Amino acid sequence: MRSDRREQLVVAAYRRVAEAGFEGLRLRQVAEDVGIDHSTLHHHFATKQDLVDAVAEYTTRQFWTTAPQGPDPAVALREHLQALCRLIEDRPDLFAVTVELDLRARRDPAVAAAMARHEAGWREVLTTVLAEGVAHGSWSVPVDAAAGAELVIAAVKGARLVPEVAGQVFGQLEALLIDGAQDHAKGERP
Amino acid sequence: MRSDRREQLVVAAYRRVAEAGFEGLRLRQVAEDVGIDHSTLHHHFATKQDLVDAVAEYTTRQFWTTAPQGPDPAVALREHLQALCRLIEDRPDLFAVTVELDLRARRDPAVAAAMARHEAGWREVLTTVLAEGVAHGSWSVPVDAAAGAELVIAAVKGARLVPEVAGQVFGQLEALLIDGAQDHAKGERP
Amino acid sequence: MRSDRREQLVVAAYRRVAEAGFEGLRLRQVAEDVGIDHSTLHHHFATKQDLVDAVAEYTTRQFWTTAPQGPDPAVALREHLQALCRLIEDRPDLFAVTVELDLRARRDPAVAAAMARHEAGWREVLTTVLAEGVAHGSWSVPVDAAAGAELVIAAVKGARLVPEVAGQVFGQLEALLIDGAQDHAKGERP
Amino acid sequence: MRSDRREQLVVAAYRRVAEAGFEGLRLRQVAEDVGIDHSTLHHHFATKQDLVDAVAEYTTRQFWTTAPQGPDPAVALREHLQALCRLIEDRPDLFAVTVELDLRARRDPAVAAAMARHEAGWREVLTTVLAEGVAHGSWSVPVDAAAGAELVIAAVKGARLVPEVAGQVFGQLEALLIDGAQDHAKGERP
DNA sequence: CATGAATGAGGGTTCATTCAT
DNA sequence: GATGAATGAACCCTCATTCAT
Repeated sequence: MRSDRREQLVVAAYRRVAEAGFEGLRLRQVAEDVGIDHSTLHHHFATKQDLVDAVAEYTTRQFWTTAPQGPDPAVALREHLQALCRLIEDRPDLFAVTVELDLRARRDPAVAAAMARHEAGWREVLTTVLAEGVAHGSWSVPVDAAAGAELVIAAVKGARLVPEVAGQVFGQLEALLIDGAQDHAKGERP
Repeated sequence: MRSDRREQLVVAAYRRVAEAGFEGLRLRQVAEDVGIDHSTLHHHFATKQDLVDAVAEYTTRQFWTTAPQGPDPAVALREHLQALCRLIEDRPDLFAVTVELDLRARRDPAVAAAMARHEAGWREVLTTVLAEGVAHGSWSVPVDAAAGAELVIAAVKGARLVPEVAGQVFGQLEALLIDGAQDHAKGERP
Repeated sequence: MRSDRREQLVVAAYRRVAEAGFEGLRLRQVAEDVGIDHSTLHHHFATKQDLVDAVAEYTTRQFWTTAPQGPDPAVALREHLQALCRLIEDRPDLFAVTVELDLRARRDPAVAAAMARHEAGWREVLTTVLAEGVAHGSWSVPVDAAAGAELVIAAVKGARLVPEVAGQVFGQLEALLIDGAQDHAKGERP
Repeated sequence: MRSDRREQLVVAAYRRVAEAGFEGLRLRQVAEDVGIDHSTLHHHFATKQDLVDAVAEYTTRQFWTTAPQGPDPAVALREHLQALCRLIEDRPDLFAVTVELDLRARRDPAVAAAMARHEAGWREVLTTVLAEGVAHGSWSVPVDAAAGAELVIAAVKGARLVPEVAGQVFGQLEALLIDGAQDHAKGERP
């Protein structure tokens, strides 16, 4: 399986990025992690950029499971947010690499494209759910589907930098969007 | 003006980081931007780390103007968010560097300390305003001061990655937190 | 011959040390002497220290031929001293490098270990021969085997600094140790 | 006293050489040790070489106390050797620097001249004493004044590399030269 | 005398990449 | 496909020295 080696290399690179960032990504180490000579790596990935692109693709592919679904928009959104929150807490590496990818995307068109593709799907899903909620009157406050989607995306991107506060962030977001009307008394005393 | 050169170097480094990130920060270029030999740079900053630290300090210092104030928490928060939004749109470089600093902070204790110091002040201000709003019943929905502060911080950190959507993100955030009760029809603030 | 390059590099480094000392050892020059790029040198020796260690090993290895032997301790010692004397005169480079190594050993544990290993063998051989001579009554004067070995070692280390006087030094040493009884008139061995 | 500063600088440099060798001699550190700016050092010593020369001169000057004297050559030589031995043990720094100077003298004509001057005086004194001993029949074994002087010098130069064995070396040297005839039974059993 | 800014040559080391085997 | 030798550009940093103040 020659494509097996490629996969191994991508995973090894992914792990190195999770630990040391793209700034700390060294082809020699990746090759060593897999157990091959660093020259051999170039048989699978002609250039470092190719490997980075593969890492971007590999990373975004792992998010294809968290699409919100279900008849009730409020429930669907809540479950989506909670799934994201769990993912942030369970797989910090995944979000660590995503942060790195977002940063690299600024100067790397190929990565930018991969991230844009990934984000477009997510954005569409979010917009749809929010729009459905607007139609059903599911939200406790005025919501613009597009702006709401951007807010959720921004909150996720910000929260992943500090996984420890992800729970608070998502909890507050849910409270604002969904729980607002039903339960406005829960506000704490500082 | 003996510390003039230091300042020049910090600003030059700041600009390079804004353009190419810390990964692309080259002392030779910084020195050249200022018009001195690259070895002279070491006369002002013994090590690259020292320059990076100075950039972190210089960058965070520029935020010391956006503290929300005023008797009405809702007004104060709104103005704070709008000021941030304007800052993101007017000075994308500032937030570009902040993103880089947040990333670098992961492996650079000195930068981490500088960012933590900076963020602690901001978090405290936000928490105070939100708590006052809770006490005055300013918010249209249930708000936990601490969690709300984290949400705002996360949203800002996410929004700064894509300055173009900052308006939407902040508009929706305001709508959720402040305008909710008064105006449940259309909550977008362009 | 894959280790051929390593050997070439060590020899080139050895020559540079003989000429300019470790203080004047430049990796770029060594690489150039061999005809390769200076970065290629790091393919064979990861660090300068590794090359220096190899030089120490290479240098001390060249002494493995001068062990005194023979049934008569006096003859054996005389031949050993004369062999050393010839070596000093014929191969001043070898002793020049040894001087450098002794100096470097003061602050370089790896070189210190290599030199200690080398010297231990030499010291043992000398002590043995001198002790045998004591047992056989070969010496014309009172000799302590251990102290005598140290004296010979010290004299060699001192003489190698000025190869021109090595003949005088070794001649006088032989005269004192061996010829004393037989010939008390004129003890010079040119 | 402006020549006071010069002296301070020379002493500081001497100490640095004793610790780190000429290879580790840094003008900045020397200046810092004295408490002046490193640029100011150049007002006292135009170039590093000038400072090195001064260190050579300062170092050799400290040996002007150990000239052997007295009517009896055997006593005079013994006292001279014992004084040297004590000096090696009491002031290892002095001999550490001398080793460095001898090494540097190989490529530094100025230092070479200073050392030659110093050594010439010492050699003359030794030769005289040994020649007197020959005339008086003081030595237990055949001695050539010139060669004997070279042997003593070589032994001292070798012994100073390892101050711990200086006692053994000088003891054996005395035994060979002076005590030989009187006491040949003292030979130990190994 | 003293300082600080500036210089420039050079130091060892890193790393993605290429090529012959 | 795999290897090891080789490359070259670039990196941060050091240090003696000079010069204006």
